[in-house]
Amino acid sequence: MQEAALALYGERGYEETTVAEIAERAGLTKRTFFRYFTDKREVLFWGSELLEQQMVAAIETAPAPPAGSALALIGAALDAAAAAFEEVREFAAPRYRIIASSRELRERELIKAASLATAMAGALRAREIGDTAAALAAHTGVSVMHVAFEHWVGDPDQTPFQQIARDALAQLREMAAAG
Amino acid sequence: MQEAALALYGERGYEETTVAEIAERAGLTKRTFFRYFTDKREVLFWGSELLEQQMVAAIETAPAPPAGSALALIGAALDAAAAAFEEVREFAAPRYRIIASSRELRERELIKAASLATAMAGALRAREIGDTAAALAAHTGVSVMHVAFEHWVGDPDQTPFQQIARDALAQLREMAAAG
DNA sequence: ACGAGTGATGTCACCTGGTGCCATTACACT
DNA sequence: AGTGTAATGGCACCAGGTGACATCACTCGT
Repeated sequence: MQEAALALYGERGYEETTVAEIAERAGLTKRTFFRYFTDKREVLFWGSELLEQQMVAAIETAPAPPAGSALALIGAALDAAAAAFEEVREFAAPRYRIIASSRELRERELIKAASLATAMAGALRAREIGDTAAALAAHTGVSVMHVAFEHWVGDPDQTPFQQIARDALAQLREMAAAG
Repeated sequence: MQEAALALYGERGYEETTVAEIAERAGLTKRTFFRYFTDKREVLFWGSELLEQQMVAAIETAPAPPAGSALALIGAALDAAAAAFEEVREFAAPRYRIIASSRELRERELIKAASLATAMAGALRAREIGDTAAALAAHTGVSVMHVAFEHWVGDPDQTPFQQIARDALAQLREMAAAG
């Protein structure tokens, strides 16, 4: 079903594709589609809970950083994301293009990102980071991930995600330290 | 029409309110509603372009900061946001509760925030900030704004938004400087 | 004062996403 | 064979959203 959706969204565009068509392509029915996915959008976001879990786990298990250094933990989470992204590199670009092409899909992606930030903030609090700092660090981590992701999918040199993300995080630290 | 929508969303909940009901309350028709607003959601986000313009303008007109200090410009944008928020303080909380209560509405809010980040990044680039730094700083500014906003609407002491936002931004700088 | 143009609104038909309800099928277990 | 259960299909229905056309009011030039 996911394959059918990805193919059709790619061929004819997201809005022009109907749920009935996806289901038919998969040999099933509209009604069945909605038993698996709550939404026409959700079919593109299947792995997102897994990514969230991995990044949270990375924060939970990272070696204890110097006190107050929330961003070191964020770095660990970004490394986990890097590992996950590299495994699906070939699907990342087409999926990204589809999502970028539709407002509805971008909205859904953003709420997934917000959910990720909330989950990471919780993990940070569990590691003795204060509420505000945890929220800020988590949102910052998500921002870095997005900026890095956009570089990564468009990069002809295929630079590893981990490197791009680390550079971006370092650049943010520099910027915060300056002025 | 906006008043009718806000009232009905507040009384019966967003999902339980129908566009036809809103229109009827305003003495108009469903069809007319959709001539003013592209969406059932959009009716709650009317001032958002204005806020975006004000924050962008603040970045454009802020005094030149020390080289590379993108976050100083973000601070100016947050001050502009503070002025705008204080003017609508009384509507902020109920509107916030409605948005928080519905996934659809949170999605819409997030994409408005993303649009704001994109616009601010453009303004930063126009002030000689590099691409990556501009994107990071803009996203960071939006994150700070959100974190500060949540404190602000729930704060019984009615601390000014400007102060909360400045504190949050300072805390972020500390965090980035540490570890 | 009259008719033409223009903008806002209403009416209607229609499509699609999404859901509740019940029937059907297939399969496992006894 | 019989019974329970999970997956699917079928159908009716609601609401968001859109296109096409009709109305109505109001302005303006003559």
